[in-house]
This record gives sequence, C-alpha cells and structure tokens, in this order.
Amino acid sequence: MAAGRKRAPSIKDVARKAGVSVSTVSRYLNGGRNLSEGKRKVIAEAVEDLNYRPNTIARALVSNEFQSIAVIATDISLYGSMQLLQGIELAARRRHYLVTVTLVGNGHEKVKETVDQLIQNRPVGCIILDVERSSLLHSFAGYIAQSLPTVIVDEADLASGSLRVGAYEGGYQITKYLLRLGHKTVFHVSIPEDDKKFTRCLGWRRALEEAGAPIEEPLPCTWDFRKAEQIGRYLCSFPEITAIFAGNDEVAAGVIRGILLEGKKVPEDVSVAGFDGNPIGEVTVPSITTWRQNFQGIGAKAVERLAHWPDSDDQPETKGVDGTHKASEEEELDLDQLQQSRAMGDEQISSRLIIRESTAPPQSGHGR
Amino acid sequence: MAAGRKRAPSIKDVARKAGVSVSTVSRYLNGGRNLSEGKRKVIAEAVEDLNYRPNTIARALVSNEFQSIAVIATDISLYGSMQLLQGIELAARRRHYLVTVTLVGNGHEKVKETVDQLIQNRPVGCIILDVERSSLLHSFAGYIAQSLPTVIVDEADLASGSLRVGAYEGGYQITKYLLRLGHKTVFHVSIPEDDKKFTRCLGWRRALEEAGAPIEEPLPCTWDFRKAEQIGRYLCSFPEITAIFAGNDEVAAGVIRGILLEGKKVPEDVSVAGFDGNPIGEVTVPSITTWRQNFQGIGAKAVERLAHWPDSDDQPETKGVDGTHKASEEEELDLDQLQQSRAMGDEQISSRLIIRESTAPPQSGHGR
DNA sequence: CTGAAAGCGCTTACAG
DNA sequence: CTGAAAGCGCTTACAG
Repeated sequence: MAAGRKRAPSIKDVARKAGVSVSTVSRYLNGGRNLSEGKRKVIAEAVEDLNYRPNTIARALVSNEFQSIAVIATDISLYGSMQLLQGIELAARRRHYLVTVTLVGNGHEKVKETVDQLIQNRPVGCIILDVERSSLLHSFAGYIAQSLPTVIVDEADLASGSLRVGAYEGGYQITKYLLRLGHKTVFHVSIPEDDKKFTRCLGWRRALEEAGAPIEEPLPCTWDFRKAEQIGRYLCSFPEITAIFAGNDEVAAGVIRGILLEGKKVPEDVSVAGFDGNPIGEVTVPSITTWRQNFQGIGAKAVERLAHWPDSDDQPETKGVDGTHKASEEEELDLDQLQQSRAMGDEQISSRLIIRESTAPPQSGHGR
Repeated sequence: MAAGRKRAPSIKDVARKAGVSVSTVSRYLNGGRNLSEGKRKVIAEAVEDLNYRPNTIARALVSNEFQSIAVIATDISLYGSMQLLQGIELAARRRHYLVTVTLVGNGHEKVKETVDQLIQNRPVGCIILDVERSSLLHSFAGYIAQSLPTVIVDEADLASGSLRVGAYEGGYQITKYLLRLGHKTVFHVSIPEDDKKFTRCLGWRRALEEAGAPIEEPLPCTWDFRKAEQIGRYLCSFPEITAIFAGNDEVAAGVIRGILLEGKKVPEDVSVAGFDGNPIGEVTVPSITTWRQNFQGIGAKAVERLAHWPDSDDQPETKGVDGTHKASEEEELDLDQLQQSRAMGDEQISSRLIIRESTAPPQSGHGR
C-alpha cells in the first residue's frame, strides 16, 4: 500500500549536489545564520535545480509540531460556519499553517477516536467551530484542550477562552432597534440550541427587560427552513405580534414567506428581522433587516490566538494548566462580567445592524 | 519555538511497559499477524493504560504518505463548494483520511509556493474544487497531477479525469422544461465563468438549438447578487422575455427581485428558474424552481476516486503518466463524447429538477 | 512468533 | 563557518 510514489529530492540530494554537508543545507533552510556567502549560493542553486522543498512531515516529526490548525465542527454548511472557515484559512495561510477540517456528527459515534487521531497529527492548535452550540462538541473541548491550544468559536458572547461572535450584542441591538421603531414588544423565533446562555436570544431578552416589554417564550425553529414558514403562518393568528426577530436570515425568509402566504404584509403588518448578514437577504422580497457578523474576522482572530498561544516562547512554564481550561470558563461567566469585558473593548469585532425593507414602524391601529 | 509541548507516549513506552520489543508492538498495531495471544494481550493493556495512539506523522514519514486529502479551491463560500467540501469530509472520514483545505486567491500571488508546500505534505491525493471554473486553478491542475493523484470537480460535465457535477445536463433539462411550458425561448443570466465549455450554459444552448428556439447571448452576473437585481429590472424592458434561466438560485432570487420591483409578476409575467438546489429557494416568495445537484455525493465520489487510484496496489507500474494528465483531457472532449459517456451511465449521480412557484406557462397574449 | 538493525528526512546540539 | 552523530517515532526487511 501507500508506497509507489516516487520520492521527491531530499536534503541529502541537495547536500550532495552542492558539495556540502546535510547540516549546512539545513542551516541554509532555516534562516542561514552562520553561513558563508559561498555555501549559500551553491546551496541555493542546488535547491533551485532540484526544485527541492523540505519535507514538512519530517520537520513535524522532529519538532513534534505539524504546522497546521485543526478545525473541528459539526457542520460547515451554514453561512456562518463557512465564512468562519474561510476566515480561518486565509489567516492560517499568512502564517503558513495548513488547515485541516474535521466534522464530528451529532451521532456520538467514535468522536473520541476521531479526536485522538487529530491530536496525533500534532497541529499547532485546534479551533472548535460550534456555531450550533452542539453540546457534543463542547463536551470534548476540555479533553482536546488538555493536549492542544484550543479556542472555541461559538454563538456565545463571552470573554475569555472563546471568541465572541457578538451574538449577544446583536440580539440586543436588533431588538432595541425594533422597539425604537415603536413596536410594543418583539417576538423571537430561535434557531436550534439558541436558547442557551449568552446568545442572540439572551440579548433579545435583555433588551426587552430593559424596555419593560412583555416577553413571550421564543418559538424554536429547526435547520429546515420550511419549519420557519409554518411558524410564520402560525404567528399570523396573533394580531398583536407586530415584530419578529428570527434567529438567522434564512429563518427570517421562511417566516416572512409564511406571513405573506397568510395574506399579511411585511413590514406593514409585521416587521421581521434576521441575523448573520447572509447576502441572500439583500435580494429577497422584501429584503431582510439583519445583524451582520464579521465571521471572517473572527476566524482570523481565532488563528492569531493560536499563533500567539503562551508557550515555551513567551512564558516557558505557563502552558498547560493555564491555557487548558479557558475554554470552559464560559460556564462560570455571568452577564455582568460580560458587560464588563465588553466595556474593556477586548476582542471587539466590527459587526453592525443592516436595516432593509423587512422592518418598519408598526401600522397605526396595530400594536397592542 | 514549537517545542514545549509534552511528548505523548511513544511506541517505545508501550514496548517497555509490555515487556516486548518495539517491532512486536508495531506488529500489533498493524493488524497483528504472527502474534501470540499472550503478547497481544499484554500489549493491548499497555496501549490502554498509556492511552497510546500511534504518531501519524512518524508513520507518514516512513510510508511517504500522509493519510489526508488536500482540497484546493478559490472560494468555499458558495453553496455548491460548501456542500462539496462537506461531502468530501464525510467520505474521507470513513477512510480515516484527514482533509485539508487550501484557498488560492485569484490574485496569482504565490500560488506555486502554496501548491508546492501542499505537495510536500504528501497527501493521498488532491481534489481541486473549482466550482467557479477559475482558470488559475485549472492551470495548476496539470502541475499538481504530476506529483499527486488529482481529481478536478468543476461545473463541467465531462467524463474522464474530472467528476461531472451534471451542470450540462441540468442546464439542458431545465431549459427543456421551460420550453415545454410553452415559452418561445429562454433567456439566460449566467454566473461568472459560466460561459465556457460544457457548463449549464452549454446545456441551455443545446436545448434551445434542439427546439429551434431563438438564442440571445446570456447576460453575465457577478457574485454580487445585487447585480442580478439590476439585470432583472433591465430585462423587464423586453416584454418578449417570458422565461429566464439563472445561473444559480441566488442569482435567480436577485433577478426575481428586480422584476418584482419593476411591478411585474413572477411567474405570471415571467418565469424564473435557478440552479443548484439551494434550500433558500424553498422559502423565498415565490419559491424558486431549480435543478438540484447532489454535491455531497459528488464530493464523496471524488474521495473514492482518489482512494482507488491505480497505484502500486492495483497496477504496479501504471501510475504516473496514466493518472497524470487525465485532468486536462477535458480540453479535448467534445459534446458527442460527452453524450456517449453519459449514455454509458458512468459516474452518474442523482440530480433532478425541482419545480416550484417561480415558473409557469406564459400568460396568453405574451410570448412572441 | 520475536527482536535487533537500518532507515524515512529532517534538526539539534557538539566538536572542530 | 562547517560537519559527524544522534535522535524524532515509526515500519520494514532480516535473522533467529
């Protein structure tokens, strides 16, 4: 098996061709300190002639580190995860890291095995892409973090250990915006897993609390957007609902469709806002008001976090314990801490409200 | 640098703990032929106790093959590429391959360098994801194929060397469907790069030719879907246009929006069909008729292709020349060959027309 | 069935 | 500034 492939030229070939020792070639390859101009030139030529590239695998073996970043996710087909992944790749490329992607289904299969194998690949670090806030992934975060620098990117809006996508902020802002428009309250159709702590849903709730507006329990949608359509229709039976905040733009589209199908108008009869900033929202009818998240920027941040992980370079003995559990501190954070860390502007990432056609002040006579 | 990380238990540790030689442990790890029950048991225990996992990097060094599949793309944020990637990952996982993703921008930067580095990683094979049919990527395909088993997945509907996404077929079918509805002809709004050979655009053209319908040059859209909206508006100035086939579902949404904004109706005044089967088309108003492509299935096929690459296993001396240039044979294929290979049912993948609200027979009085 | 040895391609001290 | 040697963690013949 395997075998067969023709071996590429090795450092030995270069050394022979250049008439120097392997160590000298190695020195040349690694910055070339302490190297005479003569050798440098002759080696350069040999490298050129042979079209030699150092074997990354061999390097990884001795350094015990493969220049790569392992991305673990349950699904990458959502708009957010994709953008995140793309942002990660772009940033990784700049640092000459290879990015690796591994999907771990929610069917608990042999996740442990998969994860163990991943760790054996000795990546520089691991990014857990958990846009869906899958409990599966979160439960493995700690385990992974024991062996690898790990950062979690999820919906959560938390301060340490994981990067916040700003969903809390977004939920809060979009709800305030709707309230400012004159709506008495805002109804929420949540995406799966979105009713946990620190998410867009929490932001929505907080905005309503602050305004003293009535709070109805959110209706959960699924990743099948036709469910959103059903919800939209259903919601039409409550004339007092004049504003809906949907968990993402696709759900918003579905809800809008449901409403239109019932013969009501958006935004005249009811305003609907989405979330994420999916470009599709620009071209639907009506176009969809949304909260744009800078996914690519966040992905890049995650990579930088890993690249600057406190390690033997910076703080020789700090690694391990210190870095290890950050990822799970999430559980202990509360909103106040959150507010505070936000105030400190740490990890702030540009995101913003995009107002389009699907939202407007309530029609007079409506609202309750 | 690098350093610092605590080394995981090695095969040596296992050998010591089990009281056997390293070779014996290795034998155990690789299937365990010629191993006494006693040793087997004691080694199993040692492995368990130490939570030992073989170092994939070391293995890769000796076998000269890292159990991974390298995916190269210019962009993975389109619906199609994402699904493809996800399909690749799923199939790769079954075979215990790691998948690696590399984006090469269209800005010709240091693509060569990036690609060379990728090759040094010794993946099992390479999948070029070229949904956009970037000439950049295609120009590197041959180069990569010289060192690695390579398969190209693109819009093309070709037989050998690259997997067909069935776009030709789709364009053909969707156009015929529109024609059958009674439209005199079908206008095409193409996605970037889609006016090349063997694509949905070609299928569209062929269907019109067969029907003897008038053929207008397609209007090219960009990846910015607001451009599609402009096109939609523009197209309204031609009342003879009653049916439009858009290059993908997002473009279709944009075109529809443009038409609606002009005060016309879809599908009453003009029918609009999309392409790809993006779920978003289910919840727009109107919902969008489309051609569903089985992206995940195609991704999986690509992986299998690589896994079964004729190599030292199957045909010891065939590799190299044989596998190498398949990828570029594309250029020589013509439609007849295409038809033929399709007839042979090779690489056939389930795709189908999905009829929704955005298409209907032309209103009487319209059509020309 | 089992072990000692060599080697994969590189880097890292260690001597000159 | 330069080279010989050892070693990273495994696998693969080669002897027993």
